[in-house]
Amino acid sequence: MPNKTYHHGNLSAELVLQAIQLLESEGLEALSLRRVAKETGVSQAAPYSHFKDKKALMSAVAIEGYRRFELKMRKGTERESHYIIGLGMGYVMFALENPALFSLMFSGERVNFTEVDNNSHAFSTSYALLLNAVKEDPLVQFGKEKPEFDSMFLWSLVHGLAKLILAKRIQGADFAYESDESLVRALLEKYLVV
Amino acid sequence: MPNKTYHHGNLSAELVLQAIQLLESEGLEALSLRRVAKETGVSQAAPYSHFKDKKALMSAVAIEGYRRFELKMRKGTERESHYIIGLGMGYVMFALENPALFSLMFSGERVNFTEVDNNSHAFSTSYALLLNAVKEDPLVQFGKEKPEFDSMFLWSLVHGLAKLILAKRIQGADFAYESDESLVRALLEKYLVV
DNA sequence: CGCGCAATCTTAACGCTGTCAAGATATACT
DNA sequence: AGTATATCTTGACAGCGTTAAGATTGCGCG
Repeated sequence: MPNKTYHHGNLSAELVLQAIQLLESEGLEALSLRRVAKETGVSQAAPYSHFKDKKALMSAVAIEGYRRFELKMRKGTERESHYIIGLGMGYVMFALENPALFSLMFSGERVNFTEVDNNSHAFSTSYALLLNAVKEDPLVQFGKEKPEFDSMFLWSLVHGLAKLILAKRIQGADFAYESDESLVRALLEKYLVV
Repeated sequence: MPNKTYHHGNLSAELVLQAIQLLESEGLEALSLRRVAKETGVSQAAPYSHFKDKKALMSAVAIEGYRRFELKMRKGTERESHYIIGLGMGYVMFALENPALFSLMFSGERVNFTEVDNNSHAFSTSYALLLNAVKEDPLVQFGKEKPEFDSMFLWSLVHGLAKLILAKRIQGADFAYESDESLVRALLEKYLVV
C-alpha cells in the first residue's frame, strides 16, 4: 500500500522489487541507487534509511534472487525423469532466464556474501538440494562415498555451463541444437546419468 | 621508451600494462579510465586517442590476459602426470592467482568479446588446448565419440570451480585441505582420470 | 629543407554516480 | 498532548565516462 504520504510505509521491500525489475529491463550496468530511488518515487537519499550502502541493497536483492532460485530448482525436479537432471536444468535455466539477477547473485564486487548468509537461508538450502540429490538419487554415476565432493562437482559443472552460455562462449547453435536449453539437457544427461 | 615529450610514443601498450597492474593491486572496482591515465602520467582524455571506449581498453586488457592464460595452461601440462589434469590446474590456478584479471576476461559487461576475438587468437587457441587434450589423452573417461562435448564439459567444470572458489562459495579448508589448490587437484583427479 | 597535415595529447565541461550532512515531516509511545 | 524516533528531502561533494575545442608534435611531400 504505497500512499502519497511522506512516509512510504514499505520502502525497503519495494526498493528490492524495483531493483529486480530494473535489473531485468535494463541490465546490471544500468542498476544505480539513484535510478532505483527515482523509479520507486522517492528521493535519491531515501534508500540510506534502510540500507547502509549500495552493496547492502544489492545483497537484499541477491537474497530475493536466491529465494526464487531455490523455487526454480524445486520445480525443475517435479516433471523430470531424473532428480539430478531436473536440478541441473533448473540451475542453468534460472541463469538463462534471469541473466542479470543471476550475475548479481554471484558477484562478489556488488554483493556482500556474508550479509546474504546472515540474513537468509535461501542459499544454503539451495545447496542442500544438490547435496541431497547426490545422496539419494541412484542414477548418479559417481558413487556415494563422498557426496560433498559429488555435489561440489555438480555445482561447478552447472555453474560453469550457465556462466559460459551467458558469456556466449557456449551456444546451442554451435552444436546444431535448436536452443541452449536442449544442449544443456543433452550434456547433463550424457555426463550425469548412467 | 616513454620520454617526457608531449607525445608519449607507446601509450596504448602502456595503458594496458598499467591497467593490469591496477587490476591486481586494487581490484576490478577501482579500475577507472581516469586512474589508468593518471598512473600512466597522462591526461584523463588521452586514452581516447587509442581506444574509442573504456570497453575497448578493457578488451585489450582481456586479450593480454588470454595470452598469459594460455601460457599458464601450457606450463601446467609440463610437469604433470596427466595432460588433462595439468590443463585443468592451469585454468583454475590462473584464476586464483589473477582473480581480477580473470573476472574481467569473462565479464560481458566490461569486455566486448567480438572485439577480443577479432584482434587475437589467444582465446581460441586456449580452447583448442582443451579440445586436443580430450582427443589425445587416453586417460579421460568419457570416450572419444564427441570430443567437442567432452571439452565443453571439462571447460564448464573448471570454469565453475574457479568462479565458485573466487566467490568463496567453495573453500579447501571446508574439506580439510591445506589449500584450495589441493582441493582442486583432488577433485580433478577423481572425476577426470580413470 | 620547410611546410602543412594528421596523429596525439591537454584542458574544460557535461551529466551521471555513490554518499553524507542538515533539516523537514510523520509516526509511535508515554 | 507532547516528545522522541524513524523516515524522508534537499543540497552538496568528489569521482566517473565521455566529448568538444584547441595545443603540440612528428611525418611525408614538395
